Amino acid sequence: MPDTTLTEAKKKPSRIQLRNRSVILEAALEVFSQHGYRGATLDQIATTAGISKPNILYYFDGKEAIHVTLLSHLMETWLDPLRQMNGDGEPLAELLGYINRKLDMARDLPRESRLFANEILQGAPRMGPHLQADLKPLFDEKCALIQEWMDAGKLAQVDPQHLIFSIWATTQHYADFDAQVAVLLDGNPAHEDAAAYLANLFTKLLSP
Amino acid sequence: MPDTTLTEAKKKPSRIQLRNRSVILEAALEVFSQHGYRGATLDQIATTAGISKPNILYYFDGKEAIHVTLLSHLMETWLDPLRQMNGDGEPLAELLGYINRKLDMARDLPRESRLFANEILQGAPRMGPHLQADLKPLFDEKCALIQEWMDAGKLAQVDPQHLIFSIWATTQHYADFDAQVAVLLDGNPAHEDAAAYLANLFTKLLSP
DNA sequence: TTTATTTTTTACCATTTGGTAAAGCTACGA
DNA sequence: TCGTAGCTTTACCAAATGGTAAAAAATAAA
Repeated sequence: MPDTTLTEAKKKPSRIQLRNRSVILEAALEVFSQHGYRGATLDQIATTAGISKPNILYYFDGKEAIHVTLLSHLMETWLDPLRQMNGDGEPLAELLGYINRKLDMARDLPRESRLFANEILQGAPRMGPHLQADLKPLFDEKCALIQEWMDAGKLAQVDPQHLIFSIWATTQHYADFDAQVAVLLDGNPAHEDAAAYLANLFTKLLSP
Repeated sequence: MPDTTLTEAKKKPSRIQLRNRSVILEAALEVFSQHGYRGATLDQIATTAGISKPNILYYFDGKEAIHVTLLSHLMETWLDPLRQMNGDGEPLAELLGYINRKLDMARDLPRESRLFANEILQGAPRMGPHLQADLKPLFDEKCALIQEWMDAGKLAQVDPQHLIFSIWATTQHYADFDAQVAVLLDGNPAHEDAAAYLANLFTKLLSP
């Protein structure tokens, strides 16, 4: 017999609650992704969100709670491209599709990419459990799938783990190191050329 | 007629000065690379260095000055591997040698890699000029060299700029994202396998 | 040894930061 | 329309942070 007064009574959140929570999270994403956890301040988030600091603390239990919420939400969308890599499809096409989706995410969600990068760079102090619980199983599963493809002769034999690392590294690079890329490419957008380059790179690597 | 009283009289630094400066920079590297610029505190640096905070400010003009000094020093060693890539050698061997040196640096100098990554991630606010002045010319020069090699038929034709990006991304990944790599590889050291994987990856890409 | 110089410590300070208490305001159902 | 629950603001606070002044200690020069 569930008791809604003792268990965390999470009634349905009001319209205002829904709106303000998302406004705060949007602002927090902006600030955290730019300065990292310790470099971000509640005042910055408050100003960016257009909501007073005490009011922000009415909606979230504290700075860390905002950050954790952000990372949890992120984890879902972040792993989607990898989840979509399907065992039923044509192996090389599946992998190239995955690479393209990752590259699109780097272009469309650079703040999310940097938020993630900041957290990992600093040793994943607030995300270690998430990595173990969410990322690791998916990673292992997809490594096994890739290994199957290779054993079936559909792909050249390479280390699946390092293959995935190199896909992550090369795609996220364009979001995380954008400040450097922009200087070196004189501000020209990199996406098209990057997509072509990476398709060629991994096609040559993986063609059986 | 040089006037040592008006120009910044930089006499030869004493033994004590030399030692303490380097102790402070070593501690600062540790702290900055772990928490980023804004996340690091002078107190942390002072404790790590075993030198009182006011004494640290006797040797450096402030927090920012320490950080800038660190980044300047880093820039030199950081670009060495790329500088060593010589136009006289065998093209593929030169590139594979460069990749190996970069991977070795990721293993041997992970703090330096993270310091750099932190700075770029946050938009290179204190390093933009350095990138333009030091990195950009070297980058352009080596891109031109690689293009020559390709035009001479010594390497397969790929975009030299994105080639270098992918080399940076894949090698530095093992330092910058170590927290993630360690979880996914169950703590097993990655270096050997990574070296073999990357040699294969770029050999297949670049063999003419 | 005495003097001049460099190095280190002690005792502060102003600002920033995450966070709270409590009063005031608003919206919404009865 | 009135009361109440939900939302927002005002006015704070304690701790942390970058930084300073000046005295004390150590070192080097005479």
